Amino acid sequence: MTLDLDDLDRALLRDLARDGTLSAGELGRRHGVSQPSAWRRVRRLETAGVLKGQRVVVNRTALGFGVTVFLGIKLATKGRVSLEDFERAVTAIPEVQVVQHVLGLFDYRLRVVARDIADFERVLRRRIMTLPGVGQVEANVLLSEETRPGPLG
Amino acid sequence: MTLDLDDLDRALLRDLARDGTLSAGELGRRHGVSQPSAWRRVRRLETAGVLKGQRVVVNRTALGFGVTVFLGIKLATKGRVSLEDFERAVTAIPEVQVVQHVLGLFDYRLRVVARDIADFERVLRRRIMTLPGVGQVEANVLLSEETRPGPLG
DNA sequence: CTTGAAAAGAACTGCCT
DNA sequence: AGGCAGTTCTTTTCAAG
Repeated sequence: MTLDLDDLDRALLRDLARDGTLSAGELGRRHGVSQPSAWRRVRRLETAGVLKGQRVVVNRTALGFGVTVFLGIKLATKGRVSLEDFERAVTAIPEVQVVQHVLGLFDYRLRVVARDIADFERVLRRRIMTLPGVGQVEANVLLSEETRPGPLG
Repeated sequence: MTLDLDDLDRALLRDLARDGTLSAGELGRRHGVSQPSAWRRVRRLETAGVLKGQRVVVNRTALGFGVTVFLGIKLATKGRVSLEDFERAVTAIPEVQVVQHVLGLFDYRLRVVARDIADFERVLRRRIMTLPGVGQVEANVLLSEETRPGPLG
């Protein structure tokens, strides 16, 4: 269960987290190992389940969705059934990008994108507030965001 | 500024958002267009700034980081200087994966990963609570997470 | 828009140290 | 574990219809 990574594995992960298109040859060149060596390490990370595929980064602003809002939602009624009802309903809203089931002051956290504030109000009133079992709602509007590699072992 | 995408562009974006390794040939096969056609569309999306690179998905649990916590942080003193001080200090914490500057009840939202709850307590006490200007802190522990394609135009 | 082909590069395999 | 040499596959680009 415990896969131990050395410094080179962590360096490869860090590079791939920044740019997933990097080839094994380029990775090897950067860190002074051969292409097959870098390739074998990447494949080992894949088979070990550390690397779970790749995603393209979509610039939502370029698509006209300039507003991102984080919502904390507390359910009014928290039975097992209502959790599933809520999740089914919330995943059907196109503007909801991320659904996080959390523990704490709120039960769910949502990442919602909209064209502008007026559009967000529409989503909030007609989609979010009408969700089954929804109670208290808290909102934070995104101003800027920075993603970092995070700890790698 | 307004780039109009047709249904095919949106379909390609949706596929690539799920798996960034899909080749132009495979994309074309799925949607009934030729490989060069699909390839040109993808490149057009790239040059238009809609596609901003690729990132590998790193399974933190496989690396021994089983705990993810979302923190809402309200600053005690909100001058221009303290925002920059806070951001510089918070981006230096390895366990902080995402830093979001937000508007609302909180000033910042952080995504923090840790090995376990004990490890998270260490990060919270020794790293987060000692950040310059930090005031009220709210925490939500992640139970599960689902990412959806989101609206594409 | 298509097909076909060619050039470049990346992925993968054995074998060797 | 890592490197070298080689094969196979895909991507990428171009020519031409």
